Amino acid sequence: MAIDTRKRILDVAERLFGERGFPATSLRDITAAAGVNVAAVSYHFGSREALLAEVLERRIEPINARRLAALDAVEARAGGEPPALEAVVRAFLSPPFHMQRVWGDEGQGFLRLVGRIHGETDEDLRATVVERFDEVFRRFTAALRRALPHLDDADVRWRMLFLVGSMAFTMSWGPTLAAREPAAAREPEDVLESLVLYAAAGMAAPAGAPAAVAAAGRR
Amino acid sequence: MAIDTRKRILDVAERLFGERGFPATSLRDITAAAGVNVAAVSYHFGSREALLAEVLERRIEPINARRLAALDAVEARAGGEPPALEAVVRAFLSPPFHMQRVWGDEGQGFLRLVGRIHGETDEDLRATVVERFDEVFRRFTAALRRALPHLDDADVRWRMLFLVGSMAFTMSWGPTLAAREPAAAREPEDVLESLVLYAAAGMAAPAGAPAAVAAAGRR
DNA sequence: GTAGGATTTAAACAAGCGTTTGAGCGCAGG
DNA sequence: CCTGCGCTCAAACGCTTGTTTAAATCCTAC
Repeated sequence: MAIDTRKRILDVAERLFGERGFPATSLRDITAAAGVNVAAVSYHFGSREALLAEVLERRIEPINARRLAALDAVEARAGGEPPALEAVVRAFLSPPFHMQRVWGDEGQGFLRLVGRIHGETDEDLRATVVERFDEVFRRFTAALRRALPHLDDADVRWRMLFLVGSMAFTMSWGPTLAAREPAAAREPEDVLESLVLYAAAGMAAPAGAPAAVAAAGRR
Repeated sequence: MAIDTRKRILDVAERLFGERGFPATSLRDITAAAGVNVAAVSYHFGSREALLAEVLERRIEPINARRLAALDAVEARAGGEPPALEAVVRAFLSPPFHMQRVWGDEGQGFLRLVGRIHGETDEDLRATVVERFDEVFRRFTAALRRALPHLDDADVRWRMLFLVGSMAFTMSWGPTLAAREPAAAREPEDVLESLVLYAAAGMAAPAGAPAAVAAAGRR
């Protein structure tokens, strides 16, 4: 009806997927809130899954591009030397927070969606998300390995998981926490700073003696 | 039919909720896999939501009880002094991994469920989860404040969020990671050790200068 | 052995789902 | 003016959802 039906659907879908999660948000919820016909989704996107894919694409692609560019810059600055740990961590964590500011009202709540997507349940959906993050994940893992010579490959991968978990959980639950404890509410920039400090310190933690069981294979 | 219908439903529901997530798992999925009639759920539990509540209760209650007991022990050992940071972190993180071993095959995959639940989307469901963790959250926040005198209250709360995020994400994605990268697969005890080291180091990170914006209210 | 409450069953319920249909709309180019 | 294309619309499709029904069955206790 009004302006761009396509964009209206995308915006509302992003908001509702972020608020309620993908499986709990029906096409009729979205189209009703957007004031468009149900069939418009099939017409413009093909299917509900394809709509989700496009919602994700629109936000994740710029974020990941920024991440890779930031990592390039960090590595260039380091010359041939191992890059600085905190700089690598920041290159990974900063883009989503930054893009939130750039997108302003339009992107409001998309952090929540990104956080939720990381926690999404369906294994197929998980596979497509993993695919979309594959390059970023590989590049940062490699950079972290160089910045953390005291860790082996498995260590770095697991700590990478810890880091992503902190980030995703914070994005997803941050608003809930802030709503429950107004005294603890913070600007996104401050949250980012806290998170960078926390994650960099965690990454730099000593390797730790392997526990009893699978100690054999690890030198 | 066979043995205890109630228990069969609980076990299967736990597994399927863990594998696919709550919203994506239908009662018919569960009852079919359990080999019981659909109506059995209404009869024994009242509703699908009530079934989920009971599934959660069965696993979370012992875990949280263990967490509180471990924290009691840590605080008793410290006398009046601030408790040791790593001990507090371990008291929080260890119980779910420990209970996984205790429950053995029966509890297989429940870590995944616990992880998923933390990432669950529905805001009502979220409220009930928060309620169930309230005491644990408060007690550990207080203990961490004493162990980390250089942080203010808001800092501790946010880092607590980071910690829970790492834990939940690891529980939820750990199996996916291990399946994709067999070389990085680890015993749960080793994952716990890594996580404790990482989280303790992150918690101990310096407070960091507050970023530009909301610096006013924070001394 | 039989009465009676607990449990299981197949069937049906209304409601909601994602998607498809085909008619109708507005508006450009000829 | 009229054709044709992009788009919207109400309606219907077949299917699945959580829950309820009422009859059938099981099992215990007398």
